[in-house]
Amino acid sequence: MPRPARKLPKLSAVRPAAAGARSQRGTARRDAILAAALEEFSVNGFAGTRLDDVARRAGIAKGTIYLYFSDKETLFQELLRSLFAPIVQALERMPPDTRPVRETIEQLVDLFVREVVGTRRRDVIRLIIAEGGRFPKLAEFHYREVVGRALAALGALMARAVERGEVRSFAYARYPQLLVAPGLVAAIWGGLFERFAPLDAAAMMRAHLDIIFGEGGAR
Amino acid sequence: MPRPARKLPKLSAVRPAAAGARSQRGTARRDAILAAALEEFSVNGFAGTRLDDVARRAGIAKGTIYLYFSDKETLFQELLRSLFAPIVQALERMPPDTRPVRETIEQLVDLFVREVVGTRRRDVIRLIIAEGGRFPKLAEFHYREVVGRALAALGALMARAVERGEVRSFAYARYPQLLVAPGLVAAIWGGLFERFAPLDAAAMMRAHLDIIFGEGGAR
Amino acid sequence: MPRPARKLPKLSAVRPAAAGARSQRGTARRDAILAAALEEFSVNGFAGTRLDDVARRAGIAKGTIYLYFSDKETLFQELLRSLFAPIVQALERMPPDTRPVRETIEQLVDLFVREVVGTRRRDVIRLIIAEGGRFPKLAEFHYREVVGRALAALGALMARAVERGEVRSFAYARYPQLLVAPGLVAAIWGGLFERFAPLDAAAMMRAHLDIIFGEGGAR
Amino acid sequence: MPRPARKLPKLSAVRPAAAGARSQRGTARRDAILAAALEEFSVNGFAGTRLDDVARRAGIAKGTIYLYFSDKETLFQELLRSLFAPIVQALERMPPDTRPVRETIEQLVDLFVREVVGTRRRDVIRLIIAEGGRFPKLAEFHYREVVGRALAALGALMARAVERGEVRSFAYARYPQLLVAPGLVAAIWGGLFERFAPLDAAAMMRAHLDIIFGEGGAR
DNA sequence: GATGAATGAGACTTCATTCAT
DNA sequence: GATGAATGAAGTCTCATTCAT
Repeated sequence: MPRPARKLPKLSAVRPAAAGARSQRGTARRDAILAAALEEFSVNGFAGTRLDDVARRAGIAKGTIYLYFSDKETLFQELLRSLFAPIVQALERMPPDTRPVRETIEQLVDLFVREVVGTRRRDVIRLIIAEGGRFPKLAEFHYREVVGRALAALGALMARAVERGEVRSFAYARYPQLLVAPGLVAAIWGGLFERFAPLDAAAMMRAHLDIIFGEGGAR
Repeated sequence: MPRPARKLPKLSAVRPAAAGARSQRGTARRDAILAAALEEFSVNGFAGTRLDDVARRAGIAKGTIYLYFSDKETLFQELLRSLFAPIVQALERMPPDTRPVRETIEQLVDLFVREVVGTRRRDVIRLIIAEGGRFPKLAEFHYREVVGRALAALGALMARAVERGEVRSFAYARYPQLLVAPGLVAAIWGGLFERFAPLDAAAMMRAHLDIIFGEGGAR
Repeated sequence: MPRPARKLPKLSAVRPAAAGARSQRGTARRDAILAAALEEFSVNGFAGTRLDDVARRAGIAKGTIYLYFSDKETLFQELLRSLFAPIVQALERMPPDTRPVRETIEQLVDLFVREVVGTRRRDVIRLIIAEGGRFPKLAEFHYREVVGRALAALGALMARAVERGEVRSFAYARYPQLLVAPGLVAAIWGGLFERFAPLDAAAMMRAHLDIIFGEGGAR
Repeated sequence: MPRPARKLPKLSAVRPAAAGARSQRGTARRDAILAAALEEFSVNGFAGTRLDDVARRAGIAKGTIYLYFSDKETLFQELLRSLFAPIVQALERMPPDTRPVRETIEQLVDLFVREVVGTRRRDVIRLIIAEGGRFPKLAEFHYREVVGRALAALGALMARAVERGEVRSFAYARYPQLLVAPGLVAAIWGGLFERFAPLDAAAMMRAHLDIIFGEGGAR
């Protein structure tokens, strides 16, 4: 029977509290631009996106973008930074806990499905994959700040799961990529094939967990 | 004990051997252009690639590209088609066999690691993911010709594995995505993070297989 | 003895005076581009004209043209439209009158010589002739809006002239082309042969009228 | 009652007897290229014509054109020269005769309608008009060799018609353009407006002659 | 701060011309 | 002589960026 899960913050709530000096209106503008940029970049990629379209979608004039971002590339980088900041913070805040590992993993999976796979945020993953070759800095930053840390944390978690007898195979501790791979597939699937072959990401992830921890889990 | 594995064709060998009409030299040129295009597109994406660079890399003049491909988009599509054709053919030729499922899967994994993850071909996967949003036709074609078929075949294979008692969980039969997810991660990892965090794809895939079929497999 | 002729508008004056929305400066730019385009197109034809040259002549940058016209062909069509609009309007406004037909015709001839043969506008006639084959739409539009109407009106006018006894031959009523043919020659001559064989268009047209109506006309 | 007209040569028969050295086959090739060039240039103009299309229409390879003409412009000039040569020769051969002027003029008109207005040759007139601005040399050559001479000859002819009492007005002698203007209109009309407004060129020219010489002419 | 007209570098594409076969 | 693959200059059009208002 599911115990009441500890609340995990909604990612969208974790917003870097307006850096002080910037005006209320200025921040709103900046956010509108970033939101529009996400829509455009995630559909058209970096090179394929026109700042004209970003501006139109944000409801402002083209020149205004340059009041907030020095150029297209900066806008792109800032967009990714703004989207990952909450994730990085959430990872850092994750307290060492003594609950069953499955419970923790299930919460993370749940968070991922709700806040990434089910939203426009999943497109960022495609963006990273798409533009990583063109912006090696971007790939490196992303690895050091997000992927590397997350995998390390998950590896440690799975090692504990083995210790605790929750999981038999040590493979997940050694290759935490095996743990997150289905999540990646779910995120990519959403943007690419959803139209002609819907995929129930939540169900697939549950099946994945059942394989890892054995049937009949925490829920 | 590993039986001698039946030979699987090297993908790169499955090339439509100058389909008759085209001259020897013409085919070579065409292939040189496609090779250069793969390099450029996979790093810079569709919009970010300059045909000038493709031409330079292929060692020809800009205009020559247009003798073989009517425009940039056609070149892009033909590139993907040429890279997938062998895979589709290999899938279609896969004979129904009665060997242990693990053996078949291991051969497929081996093929994938050698011929996709270990070569520039892996970048095509990134290309599909990156450009699928902009070329819905591309995504659909790719799904119908490759992904859909492959997943269906794998699903059937895993269902048989359950029947035969080789695998306990039915999850892989229902969500064959779980089976290929690590392969996808390996392919993406190669292009993005290999430089600062090498990943032994073959070892990871072996670990994956061990999880599926239990320790101590065919090798 | 010549009666005081009713005033006919100068064609160049019949300009749709900034149709409301467009800014003062914007209209000026647009007109400058059209003027430059006339110069270039009439010398080099459609295919032979470089937008670069149009821009240079208009004193603007290449890209600016595209703020006012979506492409080269549109610029070309708009140019012709802008030059014919006043003529079509003048034709439509021509009031039914009861004056001697010769007087009316003389005014029209005068208008034509002054406002077409004597200006850059004559080149448009050469343009239509030159490019009509490549732009069938253009030829058709021109026929329906200008040539067809004008010839019909002139035919009716000459029929009245026969009724009134001003003209003996009915040929001009049946083939109004015979009436305008010298005007066409004058317009073409201007652009082609003027340099080495000047032609006094006005005098030739007077001689033409004398043939039609007999010597000693209204002037 | 019409007297038996003296035979006038068909223009197409007046071909500069193969300049000696050139092979039979070579001349045929050259002529095929010129014929194809006429079709293409007259529809698309000089700049708008692709030598590729000329070659295809002539049934030869692109490079072959360069065996017969040093470049595109030379081909164009040679084309016009080849088309006008017979006309110039016909004009030069025109013997001073003592027949009624009307008879001579009627034969010329007939020749013009049959051999120019009714054939692809009429497009050459449009070509001259179209490209005269871009090739001032062309316009000058055309004036000196064809137009100037023809008009001079016609002027003299009409002067004699006045002397002989065949024509009252001296206008045609002074402005022979008035004589040929309807012919020009007929030629242009054919290429431009024929589709939506057919014009009986022969009938119009007869009406024109009736105006000049009075009703009831030689035929 | 905000605008959007203007710029011009740079991309895709065409096509006259060359030249090895 | 004939071919047609190859070239690369040049043209059309786009779009990131600037700047006067």
